[in-house]
Amino acid sequence: MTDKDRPDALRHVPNERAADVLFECFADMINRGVLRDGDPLPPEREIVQTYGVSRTVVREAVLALSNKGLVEARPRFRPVVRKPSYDTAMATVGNVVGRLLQEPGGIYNLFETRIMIEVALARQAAQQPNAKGIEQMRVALAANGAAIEDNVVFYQTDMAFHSALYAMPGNPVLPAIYRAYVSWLEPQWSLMPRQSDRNRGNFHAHTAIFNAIVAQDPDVAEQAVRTHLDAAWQQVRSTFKEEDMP
Amino acid sequence: MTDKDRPDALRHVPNERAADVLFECFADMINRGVLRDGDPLPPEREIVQTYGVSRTVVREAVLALSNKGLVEARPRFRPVVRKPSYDTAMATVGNVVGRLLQEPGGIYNLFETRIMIEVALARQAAQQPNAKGIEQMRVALAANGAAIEDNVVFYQTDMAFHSALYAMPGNPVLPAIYRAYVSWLEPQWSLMPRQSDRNRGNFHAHTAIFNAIVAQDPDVAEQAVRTHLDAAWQQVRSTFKEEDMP
DNA sequence: CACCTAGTTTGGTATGACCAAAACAGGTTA
DNA sequence: TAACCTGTTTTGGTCATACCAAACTAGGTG
Repeated sequence: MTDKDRPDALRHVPNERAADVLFECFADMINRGVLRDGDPLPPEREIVQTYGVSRTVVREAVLALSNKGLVEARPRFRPVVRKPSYDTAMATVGNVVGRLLQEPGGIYNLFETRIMIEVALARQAAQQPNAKGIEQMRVALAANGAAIEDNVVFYQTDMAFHSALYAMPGNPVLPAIYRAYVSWLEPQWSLMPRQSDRNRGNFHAHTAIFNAIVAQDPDVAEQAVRTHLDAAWQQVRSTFKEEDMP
Repeated sequence: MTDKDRPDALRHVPNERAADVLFECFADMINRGVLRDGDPLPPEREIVQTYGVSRTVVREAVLALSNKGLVEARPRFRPVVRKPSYDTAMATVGNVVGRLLQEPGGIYNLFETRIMIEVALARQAAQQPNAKGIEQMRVALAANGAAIEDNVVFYQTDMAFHSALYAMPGNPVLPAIYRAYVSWLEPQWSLMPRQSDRNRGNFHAHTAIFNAIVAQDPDVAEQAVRTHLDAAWQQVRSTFKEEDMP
């Protein structure tokens, strides 16, 4: 296979790995919609023919696509295109973040940013009330209150309530951030014993947050969020006897 | 090469790719400090001998390490270990985020989260003043004021001032977030024409933020940040005639 | 129509080879 | 001694081929 036989995209690219060029090629196709979400990638041997590169290069390019979350590759299955979203962006860092959380204080560093963001969200929700968003919080809160006795359902509705807070501004980045928080902190949270009295306390905290937002009082909303999340942190901390509190 | 000859780590791992196992192996070594920051990875052919796998597998594992930012691999150089940090985490998402920013409204979605965070930081700085942090802001502000006539230096000191805000809480996640913002939004900002009158306005905005923090007035600090960043967004918007404002 | 089966496709791995650039080791020269 | 040149070795990047096991497919069978 000589250089002349190749498609333009892979010709004369000095000091750049062929696999990287091929990666960019497919990334662009995914980005421009030529390859749509859910489509399978062509078979490796077909890509070899099309682009005039070895299977080694194809595999490295596909692996890079997979590592960056642009395709989803299960062993022995054709890779499936996943249109990039803020969720996939968060997922790609999951590995690194997971290791950072193991360092002393790592978990609290992350949780502190969550407190900061949820405080900001609550203040903003109180200052710029949004009928649809408040309604979503209302139903989430009601479902949360109805599930106090059921630890599993309470956990789900708890997340749904917080999720409604992140959805308030209508910015797609924020819900993705929340889902990332949940997936990263979930290993700690899920091991924490759930009890209906704790559920009751958390529900009351949610109610206080919601009421402050409805009352359009950002200061009270901020304090309610801080109280709630600080308490949640204390629960986690007491469960694991971690010594990495600030 | 039979299964018996291999190290335990790579034996009997059903339905899991050998490359993934090898990746985890090296990721753990980096995480536990066996491979320290700056160390070069062993040569591929040596890894082949040590772990009893083919070079294909080794290359895929190294590529995965590279894609996740655990090692830095330049063409024809030995990969160098990079201890995972929140910065590398941000860098790995850079590719995906870059594509998301090209979508309509993408840039503002990201910038809105920056406004939200800097508002929260300013409020927190005003509420929980920190002598060392305030001193750092003071020197950053002074340097900023001295550079009004020099667009290049003003840009640098501008970033240093905001960076000081992110450094205030002492949480290593926050400065990494700021650096990520800068690197992602830099393509837009750097093309924007810099003028000394704009510099003067920005410096006054920085001064207002700083004074409000020193005065321990979170509401004024919040408003100062909003005014500053909204103005900055208007500058960007007018420069590029983007139609994706909220 | 459901179910089983044999052949085909396809991703995962192993092996060996070659190239170009980097790293290295000597020897040469100023 | 130190700087420079040079040939060898090392090492990552690429190619080609082969084999395996699981997934897929087509065809036949009940």
